[in-house]
Amino acid sequence: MRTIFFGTPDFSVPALEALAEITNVVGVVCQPDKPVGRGMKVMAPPVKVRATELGLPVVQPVKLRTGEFAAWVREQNADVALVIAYGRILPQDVLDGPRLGCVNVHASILPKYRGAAPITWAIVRGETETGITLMKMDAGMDTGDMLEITTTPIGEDETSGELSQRMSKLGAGEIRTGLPRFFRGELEPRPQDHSLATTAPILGKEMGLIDWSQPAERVHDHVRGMNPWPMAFSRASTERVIIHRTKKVAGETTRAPGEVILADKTRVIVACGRGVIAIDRVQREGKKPVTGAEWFLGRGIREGDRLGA
RNA sequence: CGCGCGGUGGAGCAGCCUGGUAGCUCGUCGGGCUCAUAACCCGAAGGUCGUAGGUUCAAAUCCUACCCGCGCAA
Repeated sequence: MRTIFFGTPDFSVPALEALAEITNVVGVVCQPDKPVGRGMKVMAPPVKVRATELGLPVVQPVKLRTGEFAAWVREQNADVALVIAYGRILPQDVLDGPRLGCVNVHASILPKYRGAAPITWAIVRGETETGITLMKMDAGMDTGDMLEITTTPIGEDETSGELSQRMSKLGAGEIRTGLPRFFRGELEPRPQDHSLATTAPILGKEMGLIDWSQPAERVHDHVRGMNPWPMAFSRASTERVIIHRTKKVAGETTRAPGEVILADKTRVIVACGRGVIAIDRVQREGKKPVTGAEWFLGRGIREGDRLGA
């Protein structure tokens, strides 16, 4: 089988490797190099790096709707294109390029969490289960007919980064087992129930702000969902602090949301809208992440302080 | 040259501006108290103050260069 791979971040790399194992990858498409990091250095996307190592040809189109790119896709004479976290909507003429169309690996149980950040939103919404959906793409955003779904439980304290790594491997596995079945026509495309659809919008840094008036469970889901990007944050006196991890603890309080109700050499506990939560790992400006206890020992926080916007 | 912060016993911090005795809260080790303790009491060990130069009678502290870590922005 001749295939084209569309993908950009780390998440896509295991899928690329899987596809390269079972098919003849004739082209790898990813987003253009971008200035990234502290020095604004231009960095190649992980998929480009890995594809180059594998000796696969890489293209990084800036525009997809010129017709030029669709022509390139047709020229590859591919049987199918596999798309996983490429980062852009493919126009119809591109989708029509490969003989069998385009297949997408999406990191949610569709039709829930369509869009750019399905893993994060599943965690933020407190889901206990998510999954990988293999689907045939159409012109909409994650609206195509579904081929196969593999589910996985979400851990109580699991972060988006951790879950993402697991699902990245799940996605690769889905390609190894599901794609051959698709080629043999063993997977029946099933339309999504569009009335049940929800979306997982792209994230912004400002979304990391913690709302302490939410119940403790919501705060916890928010913190682990925002990790490793954009990261949950709050304000302690005048400085901005990043909250890496929280921990559920039993307890009720009548204190104001965001107030530190306990800070000692063992832990830091903050009042939420309902219930309380322990700050497990926190990072001050210009510093490294430390435990709640270390935050207290270094005089960074004490009982009675108020966290907030 | 995008803006900014930091590198001090095992941990997290203070001291630096206004050079001259190594500080704080913990941890560790030994001893004590207690039915017990993430409790308390007594004692001890442990630091080339990121690296290399410079100024000075004297540098963690002032100056220069470099290395490393981090926040913002992108």
